[in-house]
Amino acid sequence: MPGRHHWQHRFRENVSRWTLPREIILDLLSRSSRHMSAKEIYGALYALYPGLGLTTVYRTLELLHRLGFVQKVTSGDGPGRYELRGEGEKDHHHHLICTKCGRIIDYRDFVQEELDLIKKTEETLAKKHNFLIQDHNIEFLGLCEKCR
Amino acid sequence: MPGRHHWQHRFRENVSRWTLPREIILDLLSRSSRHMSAKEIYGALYALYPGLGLTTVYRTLELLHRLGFVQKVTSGDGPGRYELRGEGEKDHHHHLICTKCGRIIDYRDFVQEELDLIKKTEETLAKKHNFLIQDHNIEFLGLCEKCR
DNA sequence: TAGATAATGATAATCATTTTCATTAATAAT
DNA sequence: ATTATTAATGAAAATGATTATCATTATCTA
Ligand SMILES: [Mn+2]
Ligand SMILES: [Mn+2]
Ligand SMILES: [Zn+2]
Ligand SMILES: [Zn+2]
Repeated sequence: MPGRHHWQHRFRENVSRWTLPREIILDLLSRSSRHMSAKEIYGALYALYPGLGLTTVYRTLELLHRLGFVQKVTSGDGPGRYELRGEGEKDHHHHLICTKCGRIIDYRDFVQEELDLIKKTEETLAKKHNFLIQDHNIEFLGLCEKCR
Repeated sequence: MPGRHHWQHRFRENVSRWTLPREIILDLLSRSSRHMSAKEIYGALYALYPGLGLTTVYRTLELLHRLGFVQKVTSGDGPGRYELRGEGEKDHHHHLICTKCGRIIDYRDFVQEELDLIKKTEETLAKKHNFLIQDHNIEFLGLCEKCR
């Protein structure tokens, strides 16, 4: 869990200014293990920083996503959800999504096998379709413990 | 590509009535190889059947999805897109999604290896999280030929 | 053929996200 | 430090996709 200075540095590298909204949003995301929507983030920070605007939350999340700091999960319907993306491959994971209540569960099983297959597939597809692959998602849909 | 009677029969099984909107939407989907949004479907059918309502298109797609006849693709932003799901495993495929123009490309490479891994993962996860897995998605995100 | 009710379609409502634009604040230059 | 430059912010309105409402219509059952 990198601290302020780490982020501050990475922001400067990207010609982006280090601002209070950005700091508190990153701070919240690094303290939370959940997958939060823009409105949830806004709500959680509003008490601490009532001046914050929902628009800024959206803009900040989009920036963080563009810079690769944050992963966006779009589970069918409902708002987009965001989580910090860890540095190395240790954090690589995918999701189980409950189609009834929207719960999102992280899983990290068979990551190595997955990455092997993904890599092979990526290479083949990139060549075959002249497509520049930047990321991949895997998700399992179904009913969680409570909803089944 | 199953015909009217096939669908009609499967609808009856599900206590759903066989109506004109349902017939023409299924017919369109089975003639199109694309991934169409509700509005695109509405637009394509409007000439033929001007009485059709966009609401009905949404409702029909949701029903088809719920019955498992149709697959929904939610590529980050933009409207949901729908495609008929083939009967057997011959049709099993996943997607390459261009994050710039939204283009969706089907791929069917390494399906067997994928299914092996998916199956193993599914079993493990279902047990570990007491989760009822009903479906899975794999998608590669990046830039298509035109957009890279 | 008639009755029961599922399905439809117009409209309004909702929800998530984006755009606009005047104001503020962060950084660079002095 | 002070100032100038311009990115970032936040309020408000706009947009886009989807869903809810409800009176009307069509399908299917008896
Ligand atoms: Mn996660
Ligand atoms: Mn497809
Ligand atoms: Zn659930
Ligand atoms: Zn493209």
